[in-house]
Amino acid sequence: MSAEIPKAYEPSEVENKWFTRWIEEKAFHGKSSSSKDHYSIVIPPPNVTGVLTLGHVLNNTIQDILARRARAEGKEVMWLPGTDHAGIATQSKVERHLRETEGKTRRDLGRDPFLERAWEWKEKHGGIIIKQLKKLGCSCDWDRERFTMDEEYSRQVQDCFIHFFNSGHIYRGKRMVNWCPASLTALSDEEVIMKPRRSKLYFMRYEIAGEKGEFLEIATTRPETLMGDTAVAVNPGDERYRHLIGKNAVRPFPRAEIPIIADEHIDPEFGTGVLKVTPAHDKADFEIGIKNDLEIIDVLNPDGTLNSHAGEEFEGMDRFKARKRAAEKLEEMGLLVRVEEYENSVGFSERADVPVEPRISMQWFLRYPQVKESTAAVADREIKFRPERWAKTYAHWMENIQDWCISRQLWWGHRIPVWYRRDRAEVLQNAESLDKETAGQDLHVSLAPPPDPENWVQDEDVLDTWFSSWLWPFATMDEASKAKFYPTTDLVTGPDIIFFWVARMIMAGYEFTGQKPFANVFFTSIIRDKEGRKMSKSLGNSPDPLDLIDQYGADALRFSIMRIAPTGTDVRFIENRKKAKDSDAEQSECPQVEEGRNFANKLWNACRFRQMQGGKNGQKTGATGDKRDDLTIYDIDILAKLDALSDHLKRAYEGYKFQEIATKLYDFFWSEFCDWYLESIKLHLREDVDPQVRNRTLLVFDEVLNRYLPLLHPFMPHITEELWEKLGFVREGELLMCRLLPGEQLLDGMNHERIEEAQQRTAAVHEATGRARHIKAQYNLAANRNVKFFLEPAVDWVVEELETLKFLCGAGDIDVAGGYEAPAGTPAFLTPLGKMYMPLEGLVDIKAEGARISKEMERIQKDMNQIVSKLANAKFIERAPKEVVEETRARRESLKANLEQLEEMLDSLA
RNA sequence: GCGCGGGUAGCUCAGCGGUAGAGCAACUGGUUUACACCCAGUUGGUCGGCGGUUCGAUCCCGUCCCCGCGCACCA
Repeated sequence: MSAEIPKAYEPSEVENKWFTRWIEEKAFHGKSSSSKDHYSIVIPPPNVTGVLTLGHVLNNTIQDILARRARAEGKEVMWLPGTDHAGIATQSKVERHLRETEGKTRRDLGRDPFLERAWEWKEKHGGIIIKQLKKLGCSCDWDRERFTMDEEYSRQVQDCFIHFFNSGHIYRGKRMVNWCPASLTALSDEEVIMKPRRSKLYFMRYEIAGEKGEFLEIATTRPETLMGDTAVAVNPGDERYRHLIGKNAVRPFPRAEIPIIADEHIDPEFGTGVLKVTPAHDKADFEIGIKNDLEIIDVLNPDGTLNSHAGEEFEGMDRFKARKRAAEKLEEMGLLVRVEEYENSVGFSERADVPVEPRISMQWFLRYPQVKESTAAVADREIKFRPERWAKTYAHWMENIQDWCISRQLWWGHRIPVWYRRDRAEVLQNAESLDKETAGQDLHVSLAPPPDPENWVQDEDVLDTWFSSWLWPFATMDEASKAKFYPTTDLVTGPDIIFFWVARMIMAGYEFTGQKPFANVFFTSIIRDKEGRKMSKSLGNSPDPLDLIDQYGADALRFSIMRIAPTGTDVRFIENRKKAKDSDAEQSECPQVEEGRNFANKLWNACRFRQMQGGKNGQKTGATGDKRDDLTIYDIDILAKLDALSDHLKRAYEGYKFQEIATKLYDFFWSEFCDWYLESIKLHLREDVDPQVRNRTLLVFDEVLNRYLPLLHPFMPHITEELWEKLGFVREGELLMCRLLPGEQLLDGMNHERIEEAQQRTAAVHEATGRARHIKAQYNLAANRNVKFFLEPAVDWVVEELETLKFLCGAGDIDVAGGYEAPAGTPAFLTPLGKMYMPLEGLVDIKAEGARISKEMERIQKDMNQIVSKLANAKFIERAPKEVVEETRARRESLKANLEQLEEMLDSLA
């Protein structure tokens, strides 16, 4: 037992040490052969290119807490980690790298050499986030780490495509899709973020063909697409324009006559009530085009520049430049009427953050499977969403579900396992619609290439990354694992990917396994900055969690995040940046994380205090056994509170109330145990105390730590493991993290009245202590430990607790002999133990004491007034529950007694 | 426009029918046989506004205002 334990807890070494130990002991491994009940989670796979954010910290801490708690409850736990290949993000990174280092594009290299580079890049830079998760202490089964482009996983992704092609769910067709001009690929609807933009509404006029000087006024936000106009449309019921329907309007450039048509879709109230119809560049226009058999003129290149259909002047011009130029040109032609400021929503590419283009293109689509079953599963709570309200969001999406565009014009990803017969390829690839039915023998859809590859061409596209991650809960597991751990127990994720991922996993689960993929989905909060903005790389408002771990420790960060993260709403993370003293480097201060660090330090020091007491501790915890009769009221009180804590945590875990658990753990240890219990036993730990008393006290001390550390472990795994060992609780080769929570409570079997009495007495002593400390502070004697008090006991048991009370109050003496004649003006106060005086030799200030008592009376009188009026209300007496009325009466009596005594005290001053 | 959250102490958050809470910040005091990453004490709240239900409302209901999010529309 050495006293040289450092005063301040130093987390970094401890954390590294224990993580290594856990790995060595294979403590994170989930055995498929186990006979225990299973508990399993699959990690929401972060991007292989990703780095840890506070969102990941929150999400993964929750998963780790669940996993560690489940182990302590005796479950066979398997938490499966991994990453996804993040098609667009990764490919862009590799392309940029290629451009910057070699000045080449991926096309310069060609498909296979480029993919080699991408794999090299992945091997070198991928998986940073995995190392970071380990720093956090995540108890994933690291041997099972998966990647969505692992060979076996890829096979299943392609199998999935083939399966749905054969079942008729997958088809290829020419459709209006969301096109990202930066990434040069189609996107799904979910990958488009609508953002409000301040733009302009251009009012322009098209001349009526054959009626010189007659114009039709049209409002548009996108003049740059007018070269693709193939009609002008009005509402058939719109009197203003009815006479024009059937005539032609003149598109100014390239000059052409286009029909004026009628369509219900046009809102006469909006703009001028006239719509220019550009079927190639707007979804609604496209539909009008189909209905009216309009020509489709695509004026844009894939990269967002204009093409030759736009005319020589515009060819090659960027779409935004072209917008300005088109407006200028209209103006020059005298066709621009006016321009208004206008706010509308513009779709942005989620990944590249540029406006997407609605574009007609040939893509693969999936008609979602198992929609009915999946909708019902959540509605019937077969799969439980927490907080439950997300079920509504899910239901809404499921009810309005649209076919999923699953092909991406990328190279990095799962290549679509479709080959076109070479001599028919062009026809097939340009077919309006292509599926199992229509393809016949002209398509080869299979895992293996056709036996005569020279006669076939493979589809160039890859599949959407989400088309691979929706298989994650089962495609990551081998048969034995699936048998043991599937369906998984919990899924922990952000509500922002409820459609991207959660909904799709449910559908895939039912389709491929016939079962739900998970029983519970816990949606975390979203972490924002001080101003309430989402954390983002471009804003630079996200502190690096690794810095925070260095500065405060992983346990501190975990605990702090759990303390501030409410269920189901957003949370603000405070970071104050300061210039460091000696350098220009910025240091950040995170008061919320300081709380966690302080708590770790408090824990550390309480255990350090225990060690400094010496004596044997360790396995033996028997304070509540044969030594029960000797327990003090404080012992019983703290053990009862610890029992209550265990109970409370159990319930809170069932409700996934992590913030509440953290708060309870904190309050118990800091307030109840350190502030009160440890203070009240210090006098029993003195060298001169009866060794039996001292020993018994230490046993209770140990008992509390022995019970508490495992409860705290899921939140602060490293420090608890360290202290568990330091305190000698550990059996040879055993880890705290593998220990089961005891089934019995500490005070099981103890007489109930005895427990209650102890708790009441303890509370009374605490209250008296508080009042005595308050008086001392009022008279600036807080630090003085020689103050003498007189007590007129109101209860007979006071004598037994006098020593403790003295210690807690910081009193030199508490005289209960009686017969004390307080000089006028002696500060006096009421406690549950009786009236107390604090004589002030020669320092009596009658006025001050009078004021103090008056203030106290005022406060009590206010309460009293409320209670009196309540009790005067006949309806209250009649209708309120009996206990409440009783309680109120009792309260009135006690307040009344207090007031009377205070009155007396005030009188005696006069 | 529809839907979902949230508005409680200066800040971050608890509480959600029966005497308004914590941490941080502020203020006063402190070389207490663990801890200054600490201890003791104090200040600070018409619980967003207005109605209603109730013996009683921060809590339930209605309505309005503000903030955030999702979906739809946007020529």
